[in-house]
Amino acid sequence: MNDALQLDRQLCFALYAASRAMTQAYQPLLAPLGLTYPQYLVMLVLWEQEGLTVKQLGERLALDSGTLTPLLKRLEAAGRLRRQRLTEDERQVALWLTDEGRRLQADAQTVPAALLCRYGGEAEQIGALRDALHALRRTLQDG
Amino acid sequence: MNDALQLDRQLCFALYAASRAMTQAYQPLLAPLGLTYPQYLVMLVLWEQEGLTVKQLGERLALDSGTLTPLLKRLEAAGRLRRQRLTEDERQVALWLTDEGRRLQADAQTVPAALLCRYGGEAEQIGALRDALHALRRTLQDG
DNA sequence: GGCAATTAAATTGCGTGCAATTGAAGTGGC
DNA sequence: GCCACTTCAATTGCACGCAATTTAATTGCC
Repeated sequence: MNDALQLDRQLCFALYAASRAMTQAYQPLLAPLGLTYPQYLVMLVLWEQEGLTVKQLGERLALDSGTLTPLLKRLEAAGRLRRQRLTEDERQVALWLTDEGRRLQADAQTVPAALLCRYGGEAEQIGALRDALHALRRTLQDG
Repeated sequence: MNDALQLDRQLCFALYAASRAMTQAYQPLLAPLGLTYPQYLVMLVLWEQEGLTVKQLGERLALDSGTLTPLLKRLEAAGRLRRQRLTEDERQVALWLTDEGRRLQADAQTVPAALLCRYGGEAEQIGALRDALHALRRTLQDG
């Protein structure tokens, strides 16, 4: 028996399974807002700062245009944002929320708190876990 | 400014980004084996125990037949495993490695060690991080 | 034994992720 | 000013994930 290849010992699987469980935990909270989980992340970024380009958004979320372009088109079709090609540089597309997109932020206020409840006993260690994951991510991306 | 909705404070985003970075870190190691990352997870399970049904495999990986059926067909087409409907219960499909599938385990031996190197300074805390993630996952799934 | 309820895979449909390519727009060197 | 090079978004193609439905097989109840 080879210990090194055991599924339950793999950090990667713990990460993979936890990440999917997290997405599923968000789903019932986001469905009433008409958002998928990745769409919610895009909205989080734009609620912080509008007018970002697709590239800037992609750097923030570590997603490329192959993923973002269709996702942003769906958000535009749903009336949450506008995609506007810059006149200074026609290669770039800036992202602006619509009034409805901005209004949605109010409804989203309850989401983080609802999740915190779900963490239960783990709640206190959330900050440390988050920081460890950001550090791990940086290590993996730099290598 | 609403702190609760800030992207970098969200555990969910740290998890999501780290999980994708992890998958990308595995990709160059798995490509020579002709495996995607989810396919590698399936092989890890079957290297531990052959003859599992699709349902049992799905419970182990927290994946359903919608994901597994096409993935397993690809592994079968690649000659790594055989899918065999049980005679005792024709609803179920058992999974058996081919000789080639079994041989692949030897080539995979180096993968976990290569990843450990990538973790660099974080390496010592890997066990604790993994356990915290398993606990979080259980909390999210039970809730 | 007959039939409703349950179970296991497969299928369908849709939304990501991401590598690779394309096309259009800007930039830099000469 | 021209042209090679770079950059940005979009597109293409493929492999997941997962909800929802379908199909086939088994079980449980009477």
